[in-house]
Amino acid sequence: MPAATTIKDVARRARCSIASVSRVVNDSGPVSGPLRQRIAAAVAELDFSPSEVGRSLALKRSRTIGVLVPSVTNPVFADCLAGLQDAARRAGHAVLIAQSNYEAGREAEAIAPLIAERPAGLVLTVCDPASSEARRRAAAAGIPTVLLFNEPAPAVGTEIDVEANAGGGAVVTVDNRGAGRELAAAVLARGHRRLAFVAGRFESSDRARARFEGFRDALTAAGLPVAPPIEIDFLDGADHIDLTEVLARLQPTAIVASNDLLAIGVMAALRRHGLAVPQDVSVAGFDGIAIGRLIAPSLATVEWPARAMGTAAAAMLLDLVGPRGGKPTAARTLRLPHLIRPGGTLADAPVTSCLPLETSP
Amino acid sequence: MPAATTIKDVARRARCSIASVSRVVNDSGPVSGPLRQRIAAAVAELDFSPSEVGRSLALKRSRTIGVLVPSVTNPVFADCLAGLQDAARRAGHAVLIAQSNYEAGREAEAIAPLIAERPAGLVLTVCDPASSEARRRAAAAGIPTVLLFNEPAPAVGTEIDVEANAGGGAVVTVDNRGAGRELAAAVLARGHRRLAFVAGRFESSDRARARFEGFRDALTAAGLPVAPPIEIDFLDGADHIDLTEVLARLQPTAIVASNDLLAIGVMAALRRHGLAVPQDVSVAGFDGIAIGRLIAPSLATVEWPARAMGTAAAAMLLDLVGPRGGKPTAARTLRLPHLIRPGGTLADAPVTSCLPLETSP
DNA sequence: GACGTCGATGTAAACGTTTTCACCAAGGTA
DNA sequence: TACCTTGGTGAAAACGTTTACATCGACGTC
Repeated sequence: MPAATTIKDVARRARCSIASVSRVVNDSGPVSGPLRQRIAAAVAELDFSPSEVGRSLALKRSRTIGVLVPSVTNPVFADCLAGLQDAARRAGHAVLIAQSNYEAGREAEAIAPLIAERPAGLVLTVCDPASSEARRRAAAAGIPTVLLFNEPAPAVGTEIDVEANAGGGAVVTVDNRGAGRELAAAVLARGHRRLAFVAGRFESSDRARARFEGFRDALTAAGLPVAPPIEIDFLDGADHIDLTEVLARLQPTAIVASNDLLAIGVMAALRRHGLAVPQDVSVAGFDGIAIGRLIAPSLATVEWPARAMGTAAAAMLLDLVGPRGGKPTAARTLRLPHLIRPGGTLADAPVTSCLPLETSP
Repeated sequence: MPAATTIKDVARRARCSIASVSRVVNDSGPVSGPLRQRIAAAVAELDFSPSEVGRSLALKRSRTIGVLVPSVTNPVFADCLAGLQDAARRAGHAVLIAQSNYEAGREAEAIAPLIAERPAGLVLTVCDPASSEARRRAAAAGIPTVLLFNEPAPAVGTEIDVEANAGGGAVVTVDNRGAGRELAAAVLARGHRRLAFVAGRFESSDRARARFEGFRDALTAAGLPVAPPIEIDFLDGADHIDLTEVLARLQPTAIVASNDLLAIGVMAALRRHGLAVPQDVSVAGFDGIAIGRLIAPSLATVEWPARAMGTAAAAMLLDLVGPRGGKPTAARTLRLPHLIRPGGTLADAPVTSCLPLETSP
């Protein structure tokens, strides 16, 4: 293999010291016209591009951002990642990825390789920010961290961590609980009175929990009983959701799922029971993934700007890191707005199925 | 920030040289029992984990794999990426990502940050392997490369590149053209005679081109005319596909799309025209994305093991790199099998709509 | 004419590892 | 006894950068 050309090769070719080459490449410090030209020519001829690893070592900081998501196969995280990667690239940073597979126990080992690369910062979506070992490790290593989609939580650990986690608890997220309330309210507004909630496992997602809490708020406010949520494996659970029991017991006229992927899985499950969406049962989800728009009936959901959230997370992290170690300028908590997206899966409650239920006086 | 602990800190604490620490950490070279214990203790107490950037510099090779895909928002690439990341992690490697947004012109700049990190190798899905500037750059930098999903193509460039691109043209892919043939044959078998093909732009995807060629093969073999394909922007084109013209001109009873995302977009477009799938028009795609199973009607498609392809690409790359620079042992071209997945979107051709067509004698 | 300033350049240290080499002691063989 | 091995250890070089510092000449000012 033709060993990559180094700054020394360029210096030799331009008949100067490596310091001058560095000055030209980074445009730091003064270099005379003629020498600058010779160096530029040498760089071009040798196709020199400086080694980030050498640079990282010298600078004690790399131009790399580490990202941990539950899984890149959930479109909402893929969107985030796409936005984040794009923003990072524009800022001259590379992106390292890791996945926890929605298991809190795997988070720490998942980000170990990221931390070993001494990244400029980390963007994490963890199962539970309050107890996240991964978050603690990042703080202990002194790596600035932005939480994505998680609920804001107090800075981890003790004194050293507070200092380490510059900006203590930076986060780009949405109002999960509020969205849950609004979505449930929208469902209630259509006359539904028996609602079920299908969620990814709460221990895997504070988002799912917060959305359910919002859902519960709305039902409680309407004076309705709240059935316990049905918890499903996030990773492949959507493929074969079993609604037999809840359909028999609760006979819901509407089912809210904690994300769109699960909502689509719920629709498939209902179909297996011979139930039509939305004629027999309405369905709604969270995330606003693109596919939800294209399917029939289109998916009623809560839409948030996933891609922009990735972009924002990158921006916040880079601000946190600071161009010159300066103090961060922007806010440390960003809650992006959401929007109830109406869809064909949400319709008025069927009149008939209200009958067998005990009616309120 | 508490500066990360280094090998020197450990050495000081264990009262020995950094060489011995390195020997213990990497289990290279002999260390006496007592000293080994002291060092292990110091490592544990200081929570030392070696800096990959220091290591990379010394070794002149990093434990990082760079991946370029058109976009992580296409589930088939997300699946690949998930598998690849998982395999890489198990092998102690980190994964850097880049996206070309399906634009050949962006590939080179997209992988520049990856190359700058001096990765152990690259996994690329490019628009056109034969003319890919990104591939040429990687070869010029002497970085082993595996193509993913692309058609195998001759090694790029001239002599030096052949040497550089160890294993000249390693590739993990599928039989795109064969799959196109088989899928078209399956559609023809249902009695369809007027077929349209909706593709991502050919200049963005040799896969789309190969699949169309297979489609054409089958139609030609059946003595049918082949209409020119309808080319769509990959990135957001699926959201608003315009079929007005092709529906008016060709009046197809079946539409094949070059991937599942587009196929789902085609279904939405047909619906806007008031056409029912599959009663009026059948639809089929390629990739076998998970969502295709859950929607109604379920999507007929060609399924390949996307996740396993990512895993395989990682394995092949690591083999190419070699644990100790040894010669690669495994095959350099891997074509994984595919499977026609029947689905509700593909049904018999409607009898009525055969009438207005000129029938073959 | 002495002195300071400033621009242009080079030298060398530092960053955190791995690894080669040298050294030393202990033990075996001739 | 003289000699080689062999296990254990440390010193130091190397990897590719950045940057603090030193040097030197030219120029301006008093």
